[in-house]
Amino acid sequence: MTGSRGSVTIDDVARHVGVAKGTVSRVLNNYTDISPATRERILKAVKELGYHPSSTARSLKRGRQDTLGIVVPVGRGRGADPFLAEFIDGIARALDDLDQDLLVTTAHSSHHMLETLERLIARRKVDGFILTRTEVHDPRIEFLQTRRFPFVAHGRTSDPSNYAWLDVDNEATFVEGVEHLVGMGHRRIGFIGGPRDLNFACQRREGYRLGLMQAGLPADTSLEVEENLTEEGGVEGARRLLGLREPPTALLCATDALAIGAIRLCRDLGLRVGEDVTVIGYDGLPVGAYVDPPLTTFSQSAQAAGGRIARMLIDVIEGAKPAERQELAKAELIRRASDGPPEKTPEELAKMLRRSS
Amino acid sequence: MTGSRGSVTIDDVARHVGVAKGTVSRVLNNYTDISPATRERILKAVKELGYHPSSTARSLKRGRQDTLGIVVPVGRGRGADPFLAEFIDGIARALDDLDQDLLVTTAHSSHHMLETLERLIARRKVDGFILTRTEVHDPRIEFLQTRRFPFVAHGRTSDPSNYAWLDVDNEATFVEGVEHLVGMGHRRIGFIGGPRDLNFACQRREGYRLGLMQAGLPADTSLEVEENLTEEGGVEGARRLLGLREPPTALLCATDALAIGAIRLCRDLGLRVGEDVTVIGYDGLPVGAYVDPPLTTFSQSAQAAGGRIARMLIDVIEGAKPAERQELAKAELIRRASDGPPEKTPEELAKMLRRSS
DNA sequence: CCTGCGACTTAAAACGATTTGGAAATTTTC
DNA sequence: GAAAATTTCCAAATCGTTTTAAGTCGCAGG
Repeated sequence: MTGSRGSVTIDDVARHVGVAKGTVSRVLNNYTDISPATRERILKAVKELGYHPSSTARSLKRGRQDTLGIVVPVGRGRGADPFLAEFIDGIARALDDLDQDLLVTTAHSSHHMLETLERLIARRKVDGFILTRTEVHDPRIEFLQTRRFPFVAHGRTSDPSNYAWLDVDNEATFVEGVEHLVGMGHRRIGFIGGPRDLNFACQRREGYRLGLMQAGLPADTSLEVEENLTEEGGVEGARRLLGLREPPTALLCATDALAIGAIRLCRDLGLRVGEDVTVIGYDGLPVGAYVDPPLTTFSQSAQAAGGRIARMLIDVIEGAKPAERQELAKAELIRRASDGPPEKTPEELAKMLRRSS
Repeated sequence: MTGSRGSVTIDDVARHVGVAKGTVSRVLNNYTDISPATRERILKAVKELGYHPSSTARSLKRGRQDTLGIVVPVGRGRGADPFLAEFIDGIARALDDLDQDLLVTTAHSSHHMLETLERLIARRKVDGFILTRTEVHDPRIEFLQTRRFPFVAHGRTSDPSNYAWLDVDNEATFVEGVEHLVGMGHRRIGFIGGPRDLNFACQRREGYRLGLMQAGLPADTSLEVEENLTEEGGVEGARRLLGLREPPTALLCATDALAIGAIRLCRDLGLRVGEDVTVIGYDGLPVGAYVDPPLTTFSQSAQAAGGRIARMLIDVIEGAKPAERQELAKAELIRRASDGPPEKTPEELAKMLRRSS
């Protein structure tokens, strides 16, 4: 009744029904050339015997593993990345519907990373890879491209034309950021951005400008500052913007680090963040939840991204052109407590600041 | 030179050298009955052609996948558990040395969990499972035991006699926690625990009680509260304990999440954590280092646990008796800044709290 | 000169599925 | 009512390994 290893095989089913095993296979794979009668008989036997095809045997014959791979970079002793944890969760959930599985491995160096990719390809354990933390020049992408092995990257490199990727739409997100602020009543909105040679920094600034335009607000380049993407940069940027004769009531920051610095400066100046002045960041860093007040920020739902990217990869594995699988996802606003309607006009704010200094 | 699917097969190697493929296989599997001469020739060809055995074909024949499975429970929309992330990291690192891989799946309900285990077993995708978040009565354990499928649990059930597990010595650790607090001078120590159906929560409570007893302090059940293992739970638990007529000067928490919530509440109430009141957690979450003040906690190095449990599972898969693979690991105190000698008596603390509210 | 014994190798049989090329049986077509 | 077309199923080949049973070959022993 069962195979030599204890589990039910397709031969057991075939013998039980009295047909060739090929016929059983055809029924299970929904071929149309089987009569309804035998089809029923076979299906019944399958259920009775509790037969499940061995994915190993199936893979061997079909050349597909129904398994995706992800190699997560792990830093020196540093704790695991919570973004990745959610990302993997998203992938796993999506794969559950698609009857695929996820192989997770870690790599502690760039060299080890390539080695691991190589091993998994050579051993034929996975059909494709999901790449995380894409770098501007990413050796993994080059490697997989020359191997012609399917993959989808999360994030773009400097030349994103020729492979599949999923990234956040910086511009659209910052347009939305401005909309959100305008919707709460802000009319004078400052922007603390980053160095121009960073691609995403430019995109975020463009989004800010476009948002202002769409809201019918005047463009005022004195409301834009560029700083290093650190807390100190945030402090400096906020200092400059709040020092204006007519200071902004809201500070839209290109990253959470900047926003956290900005919050620190505001508090040092005696302003109540979220009331006197609004600060919004971008990244969804966990630490943002612990600053005072907790930071309102944009975050790219790691879970949704994981699910989406899994589907994209399966498309690519099944033959879709990688260059045609490139998607921009919108980040969503996580409202915590650092934003609110403006309680003061810019003039009142300026007066208040003058008094405190 | 290559097989029909583009990759080098054992046949290619055999033909290239001019031997039977069985011989190649024997060389690669370190059989001793091959002459050094041919052995060398084959090894050379393997390297030249870049041959790697197909794990699929190998699995089919040998009946082993060289793949371990872990099904992580994911709560309703809740973010991913950072402990698990590190745990998985630890597993992956260990497996890298052992030439095995890890299949990660998620399950959003108890039913889905069993279904997923069943699927992975039936499809023969993994050789064994690592179980996390073991419950007092855990259906997974019963399920896998009747299936006679190898697994190792992280954490024990109420009857831990008959299967393999790795656990922290919760009780001993919390005894030590109380000792530490008493040593600093605390006499009134509160405990924020978790739901009773979680085994570890019970053990930690027992440790707390035992610690009090050994220190000669009175047992006072009004100093024990049970909350959900979330930050909100910590806030609520701390609120209840500090609201007592004679509040505790130290809060021993069953998890870091609880402790972080407790710290937040203390700060909101205007207390200086580590001076006015002491808070100690348990888990060693990395995020604990970033809260204000940095959290003193017990840590069971999730990474080490993952590595250890992976090795144990492989032992079991290879035939070790599960009941002989049971290990207790002790967690160690990581002192940061949320603990200190009591600066106030419970009475002073109560007065201070009354004034602030 | 045969026999037997190590020391090596090989050919062939698994492992458990899918797929291919037919072959019966049945139905349609003229 | 014979030829052609359809439907339905089967046997065998195949995927890339490992393992088993069976040879070779040279050499020592009788």
